[in-house]
Amino acid sequence: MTRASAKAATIHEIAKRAGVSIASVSRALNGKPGISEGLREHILAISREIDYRPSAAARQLISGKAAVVGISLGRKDIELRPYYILLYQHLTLALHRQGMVPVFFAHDQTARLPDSAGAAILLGEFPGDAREAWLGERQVPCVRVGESPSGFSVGLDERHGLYLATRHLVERGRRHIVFVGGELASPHKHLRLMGYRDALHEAGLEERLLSLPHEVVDASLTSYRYLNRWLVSLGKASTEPGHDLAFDNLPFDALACATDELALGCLAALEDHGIGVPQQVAVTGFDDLPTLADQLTTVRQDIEAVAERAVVLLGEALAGKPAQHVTLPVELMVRQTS
Amino acid sequence: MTRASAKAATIHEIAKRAGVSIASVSRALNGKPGISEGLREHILAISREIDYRPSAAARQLISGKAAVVGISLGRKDIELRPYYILLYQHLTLALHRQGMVPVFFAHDQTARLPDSAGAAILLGEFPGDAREAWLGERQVPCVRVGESPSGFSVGLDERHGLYLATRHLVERGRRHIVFVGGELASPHKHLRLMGYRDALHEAGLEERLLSLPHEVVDASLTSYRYLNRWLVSLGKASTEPGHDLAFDNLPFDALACATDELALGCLAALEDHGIGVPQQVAVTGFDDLPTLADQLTTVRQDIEAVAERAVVLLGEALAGKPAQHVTLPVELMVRQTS
DNA sequence: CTGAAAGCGCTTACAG
DNA sequence: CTGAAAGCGCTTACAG
Repeated sequence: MTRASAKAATIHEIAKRAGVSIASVSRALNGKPGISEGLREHILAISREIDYRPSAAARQLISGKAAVVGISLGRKDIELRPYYILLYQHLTLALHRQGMVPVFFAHDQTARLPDSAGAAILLGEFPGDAREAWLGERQVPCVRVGESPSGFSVGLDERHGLYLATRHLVERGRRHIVFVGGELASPHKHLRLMGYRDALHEAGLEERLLSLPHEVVDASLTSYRYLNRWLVSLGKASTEPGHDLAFDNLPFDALACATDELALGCLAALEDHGIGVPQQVAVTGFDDLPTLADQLTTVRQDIEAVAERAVVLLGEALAGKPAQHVTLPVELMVRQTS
Repeated sequence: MTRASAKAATIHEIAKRAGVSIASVSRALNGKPGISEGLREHILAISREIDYRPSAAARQLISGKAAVVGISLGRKDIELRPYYILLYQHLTLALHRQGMVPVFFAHDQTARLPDSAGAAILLGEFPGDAREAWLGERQVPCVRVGESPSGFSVGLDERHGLYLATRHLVERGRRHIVFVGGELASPHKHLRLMGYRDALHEAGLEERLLSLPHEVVDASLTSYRYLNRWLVSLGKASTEPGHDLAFDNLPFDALACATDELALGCLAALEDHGIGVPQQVAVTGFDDLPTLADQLTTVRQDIEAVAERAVVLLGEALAGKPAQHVTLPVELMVRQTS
């Protein structure tokens, strides 16, 4: 990439450099027939050289419709989460940089998508999710954010992420590490569970799950309630009547949570029971949500990179290139809760 | 609005109908000088009649840059809420219909906004919010969603909304109605509190507040914890030892919550204490969040209409018209919690 | 295979 | 105040 020139290079610039007409340049750039391979190669090389970017506006003007990308959301209860807000923001930005216009679609409006959008980014998979197949039938190029058995997709190394978090807890001397997660049926959550298991088995420790219900109004509230309930029952079972909380000998010393939101709920419950973090119990999350997770030891995913890659892949899908899956790395952020 | 025609009307269509040149149409549409008021009115009328929508592509092609609208967010802890996700979606849609491109900005990146965006929509006001003044100085037209002392803005009848909810509780025979709200410093939350007071005073009842802290990771979790704490203390104060919950004689019979999320937390706390809703305690919310508030008696705000109006106002701001504030009505939705 | 030209919808100097 | 014309960057018949 050369320096950002004052004026973006146009098709004319390429034509001039190649000594051909703009028609040929257009044909070469768009993979249209009716041009010799040699010339095409030459033109493509020049366009790469000067970092040519087509004008979305001009293309729209001709085609009569904007390069609208439908962002198809997941189920309502899932999509209303902080993580998605961040993803929206970055997708919007990344699409705009490519001259594309983002428009949101609820997942159950997928049928209306092909009318107004020429491509789609699929978010929030769920059991029985038929959007990808449906769009595929209608030849709408699309990219999925998350794991996908086929087609274009960009995902995270979820399994490795929870492995890192759990191994970190082991390294800190924790021996009774509980996995806190809901929706274990959900594919990527399941991957996180597997990462937890990887680390536990490696250390020869036994697994223990705090499994949360599937339908959830609020992840933090849910994890709070479940952990609280557990702690209350532990207190009741204690031998000291009156002083209902005997947490000197907790059956766990760490909570590896599937998301930051779950971790936040757990932290609140521990706090309300006067349990020291990380002294008595260490807590880890996943996502690294800004502001909310500032204190939390967690697995950072680069949401901006996810959005960026999704848009790049969408470009390839539109160009008819073969499908591919990209897995982005994650990073352990050690902070104050472990 | 006429039926969606196969081909969108262009400036030529208007010119033909008005019997003028496209140049005059363009001038009229863009509020440019050099055209008689009579002609301008006439052209504007026709354009309204045929529901003319300018081609963003054509405009971009000329200006060299897209009609980017910066959507400036509020503070992180506020913006990561379901309400904002819904607002984003509708704003994106509404902007797209007008050929504008949405791009998100964190509130602390407002300084970077004028470089890439020609207008802005401001979300999530907060104490010391200087964005509006800052953009005003730099002549960036903007519209605020929420109350605003000056400039363009679109808000809700918040005060009337909570008045409606509270009056409804009174009509249902409730006499000890608690207002549950956080951030009472926030302008629009304060309006909701005032609506609550209006209804209570009208009924000659005494007010009682459950005031939540300002900095909140999660609204539902926070209201849950505070209500739970209160209920536990009530139980402890009871005369029946062992059976620590004596809720036959609660000091309140209704909770008027400032948001749906707060209401959801309260419902969870009541449920965990075995308190019947609405038999023993009625609960109301505000916002009518999809899915989350399906069972809740709440005050519905039309988020789509808010987005729509914001975009219309932005158009007027761009056209240099005088600032105005629009207040949208709200509606009481009586459901199962009251 | 290659090029000259028209045209997508709009704005804006430039003439009247 | 009003209009004819050029041009934004690109695609696509239409001729060679």
